[in-house]
Amino acid sequence: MSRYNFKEIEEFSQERWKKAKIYKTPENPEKKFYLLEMFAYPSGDMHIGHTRNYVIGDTVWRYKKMQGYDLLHPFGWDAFGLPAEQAAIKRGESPKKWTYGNIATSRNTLKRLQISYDWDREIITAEPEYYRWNQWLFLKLFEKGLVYRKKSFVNWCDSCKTVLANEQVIGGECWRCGTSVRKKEMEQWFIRITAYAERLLNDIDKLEGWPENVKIMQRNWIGRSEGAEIDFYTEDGYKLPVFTTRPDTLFGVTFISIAPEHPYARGIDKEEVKKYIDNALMMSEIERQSEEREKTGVPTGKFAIHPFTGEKIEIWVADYVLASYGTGIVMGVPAHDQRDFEFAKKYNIPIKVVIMPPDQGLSPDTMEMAYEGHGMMVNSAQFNGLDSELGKKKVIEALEKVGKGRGKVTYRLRDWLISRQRYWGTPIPVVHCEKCGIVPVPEEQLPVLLPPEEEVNFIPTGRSPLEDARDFYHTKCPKCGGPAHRDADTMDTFVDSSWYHLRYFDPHNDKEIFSKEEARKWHPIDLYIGGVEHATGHLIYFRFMTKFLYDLGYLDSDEPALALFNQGMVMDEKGEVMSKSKENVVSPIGLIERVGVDATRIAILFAAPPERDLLWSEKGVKGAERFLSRIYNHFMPYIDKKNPEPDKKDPLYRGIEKTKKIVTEDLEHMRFNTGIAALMEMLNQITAYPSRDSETYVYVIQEFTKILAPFAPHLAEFLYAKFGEKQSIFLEAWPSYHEDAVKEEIVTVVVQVNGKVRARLEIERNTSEEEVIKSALSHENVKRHIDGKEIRKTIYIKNKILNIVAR
RNA sequence: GCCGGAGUGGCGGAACUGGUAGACGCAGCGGACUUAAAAUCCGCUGUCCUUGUAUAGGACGUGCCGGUUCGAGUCCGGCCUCCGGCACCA
Repeated sequence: MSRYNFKEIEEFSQERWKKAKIYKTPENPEKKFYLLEMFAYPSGDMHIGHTRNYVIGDTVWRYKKMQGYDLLHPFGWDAFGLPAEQAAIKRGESPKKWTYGNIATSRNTLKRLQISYDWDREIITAEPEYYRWNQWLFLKLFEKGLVYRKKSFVNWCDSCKTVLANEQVIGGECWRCGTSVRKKEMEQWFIRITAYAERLLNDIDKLEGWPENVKIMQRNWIGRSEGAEIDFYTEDGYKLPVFTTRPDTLFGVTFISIAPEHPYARGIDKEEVKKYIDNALMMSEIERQSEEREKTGVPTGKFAIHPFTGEKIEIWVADYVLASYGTGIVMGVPAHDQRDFEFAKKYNIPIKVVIMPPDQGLSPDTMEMAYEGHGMMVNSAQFNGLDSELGKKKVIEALEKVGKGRGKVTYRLRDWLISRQRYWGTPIPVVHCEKCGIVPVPEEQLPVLLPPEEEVNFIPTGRSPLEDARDFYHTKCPKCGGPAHRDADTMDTFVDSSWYHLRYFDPHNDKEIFSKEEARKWHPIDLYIGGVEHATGHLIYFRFMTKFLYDLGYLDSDEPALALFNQGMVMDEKGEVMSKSKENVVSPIGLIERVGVDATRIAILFAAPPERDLLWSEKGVKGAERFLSRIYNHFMPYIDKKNPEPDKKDPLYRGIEKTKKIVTEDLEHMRFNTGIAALMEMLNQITAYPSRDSETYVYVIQEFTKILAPFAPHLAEFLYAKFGEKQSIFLEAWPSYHEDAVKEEIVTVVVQVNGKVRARLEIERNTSEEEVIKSALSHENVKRHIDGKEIRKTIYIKNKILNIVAR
């Protein structure tokens, strides 16, 4: 007898799929399903972690395909980005060649794995055909006032020599290289994502198929705060607006603090203040935001006037105030804010109690920490006696009346800084003209092509490399025709990935970003698969851009994905994340060559539930190999009969019907590990079955083959062909199961005495309670345990358990 | 500190709305086949104890302490540990 030969089987099955063109996206879907895995950054070849991600997607695809869905399952490459330039700097490689070489390698691996992508729809973000639509989007955003240029203090990575968006600073460090981020004053491009903050927040409620933790992370990231903006005026008439969530504590203000970056602070002509600010701006974000560090500040000698009492309030510059949140100025209420309290204690600033807690007194002299709770307003003139919650409203009303404040909502979310001082990205389609200022490149002149690499010096200087590309940089103003220069920055690559899911609708369209008609067929994504690490970055940008395109009328719904699935990370056996620098990357190629694609898939899927992190070890591969070759050995010799009539009373028949039910439910909930376990259990039953030449046996192995298909597609396709089927197994309907056969006729009823198992009864299904009790009581071991006791009560759960309570 | 998630055999992991804890697999042990090994196949495998040695019985056991319940891995209260996110957001 021949043995399980995965190479032969792979060749055979892949050939059949190629002929049947099963991965091709249908033109006119009736029952559409848009399945998407997050596209890949081509950093080299892929490792087991990526493989897991794509295998999960592919398993879903094959299951859905058999259920008769019309699937869109595309793939592409997030091809712009810094590592390509680093390769250029370190090894003198061309960023383009490096990137495209990596793409070719990874694409080959994906094809070897036979991940079910429609390669006709592949996209590469570094192609002008793609990035011109980045530029088009930029122009549209510009038109709508949603992109703007601003000089401000931005996150700067000294190692990458470029600015970073807020989302790309993780714990004060650069997301890519881990260098401590510094604030640097620069003029940069921002997307006004905060204009969508309220919608991004509210629509989270629509995301029913998203994991709760991602939704919570997004809510926190957006961080809506309701409060008031209150205008304090300096003695010399300069307006200093503050944002507070506690307008009810307005009468407790004893100082004002300003962020060191704030123009007013920097305009103060006083030696200590200047020194303090210089010092604060030099510090890294980590140093400055360290929790252990005591808050510091310096008095400016300037005073502001309290909007109600007219009191003089000293203005301080303090580094605990964030320039980028609210107005960059806060009112200091030491009695009712812990940070202000610590600051006031340190610098001997007075403390004034204006909120009385309901159940205790509060005195400035004795309090050891701020009281941040609610209570009754005191020392607050006309507001005395009001409950602080109501007081918030009343204070805002009073401020509005005199024009010195207003209700205001502020978000933690910052505008999206999108310009980068790097080469390998999308050129920003803007021209700077001496006469006309900033002029957007007209749409019909797109794409603005990235200049050839030869003209550029990749060694980062902090200046954009594109400035050196003379032919690119020097240009004419589209408006006046006069001398001008192009914007030399490129876009954040998160712009590329914020809308790629939409380009797949119509990837070769050179007239539009995509046609509305194609979008109507496929939008939105039905299942999006990727890592949680994108919860507050990519997944917010991508929701934003979808909403923007909806607003432009390109889409008929404004959320990108109905369901999101976060697969767990794959780490090495020591629990460390796989990375090139750690040299612990496990490639799937060796495994595929040794044990084949199907065994690799089974090993990965069986090892753990897909959402859980996985410490990869090849120990489990053995089991996967055995499983597949046992199937082969026990199926192949008995494979001929085409339409067998199974004996519906046979336990083997009942077994396969039950297995179909379990596997279907497990696939429905993406529980691949237990689905495979059910198949293994069934296989154990099959291999123990004596009459191989029965029709029941043939029926069972045929049905088994069909439900095996999503997990081990090559073997299943091969066996299916051997059964005489001419078309692909993936065009076969997913089998239904025989409901009655699933129910066992003989059930095991567990008998407990006082909650402890004392016997098991094999009993006919739906035997009456009386009978069950009767036969339980006649059981030796049960008798022994209730001997000499009085039966107080019996609890019977039908066909399951009988508990006898005896005292 | 705040917000999520998780702690189950030697290991990966099962256990639906409270109802047989440890499915399935890996590793291990014993046996068959073999000159031998590998592969394959069969059996055993949570810990401890008892005797009448056999399809036997019992105690304990799901991070810790307590509670609810006829019955808790699952529910409630209080802790501990680990992982992830946020972290002066006024």
